[in-house]
Amino acid sequence: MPILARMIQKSVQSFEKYCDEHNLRITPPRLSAFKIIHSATKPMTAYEVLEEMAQDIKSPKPPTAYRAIDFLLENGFIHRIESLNAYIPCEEKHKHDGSQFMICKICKHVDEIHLCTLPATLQNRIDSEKFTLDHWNVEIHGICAKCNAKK
Amino acid sequence: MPILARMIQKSVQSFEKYCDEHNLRITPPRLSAFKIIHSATKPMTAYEVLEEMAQDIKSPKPPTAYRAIDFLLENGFIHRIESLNAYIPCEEKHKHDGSQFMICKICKHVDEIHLCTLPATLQNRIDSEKFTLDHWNVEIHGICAKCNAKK
DNA sequence: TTATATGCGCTTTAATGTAACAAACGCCCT
DNA sequence: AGGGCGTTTGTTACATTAAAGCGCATATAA
Repeated sequence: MPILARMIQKSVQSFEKYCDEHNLRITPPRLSAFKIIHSATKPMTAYEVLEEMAQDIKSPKPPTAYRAIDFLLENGFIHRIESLNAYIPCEEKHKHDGSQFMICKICKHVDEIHLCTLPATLQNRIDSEKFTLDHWNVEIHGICAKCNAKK
Repeated sequence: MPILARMIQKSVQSFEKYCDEHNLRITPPRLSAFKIIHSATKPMTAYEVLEEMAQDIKSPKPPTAYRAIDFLLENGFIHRIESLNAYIPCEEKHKHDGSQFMICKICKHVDEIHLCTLPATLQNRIDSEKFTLDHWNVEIHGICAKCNAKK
């Protein structure tokens, strides 16, 4: 079996395990969207997901893709990259209220950073403002090591 | 003169001064968009800006608003809030490569935080990855002090 | 003045995201 | 097994956000 397929199979297994343990229903659109985003090598837009869903599901419409994506987002299986209107897999096993990404403006690759807490400078600020944190997102744009090396 | 109008007048003056010094052209759509975003009390979407531009400009079309907004963005007079598809004024006098916002999910008010450097935890990470920073953005969602007090 | 670049106005089209509602499904409880 | 109830889906239609292409106008600079 190709290595990529094996990796996806493993992701799917942990997806199924998690859903089983948390009483979440895995349905055909959800499974399809999960596989598509987790096997992609780049952030996928909702309409790219929709297009690929056609392989598993008969002529899917936008709400089908968006609902599946919402489900995956809510349960922490994927992240939305706001500045790209696109989605990437989340590899972390636990849910977190903050996400941080390094986005290469050349090859478009996105790397997830995984801080568990808001950096102190920001935490101090929200404390002094008496702002109650719900969730936070950092998007760092620049050039990745690989693309830097190519120049 | 009402206090709000006076504040906007002052912003406009510094806008004009900056453009003059940097050889940037102030045109009617640009000035109109500047005033609209800088006098708003909430983040404005492109189409909200477009709508209000009609007060200054005869039946403006979308490209007019988008071009004016792009100009303001490029020159650091406004910021885009990615998670809202909307724009807010930038009050800082110098251009910066990072923006940080506290976004209240109840009243939608956005407060800008102004860190000049990327927090150390993130800087360390991009250094070790040999990632070259271009610009970065933090969006913190939660509940502001005022809305907290009301509950 | 003439060349050049920049910006504008307009139409059109693309991309992204939602509302609303009926039909099907899964699950739990008798 | 059958009935009730909330969840999920499929579908149509629409709303919102963004960009492309083109010709004209205007500012700036040689």
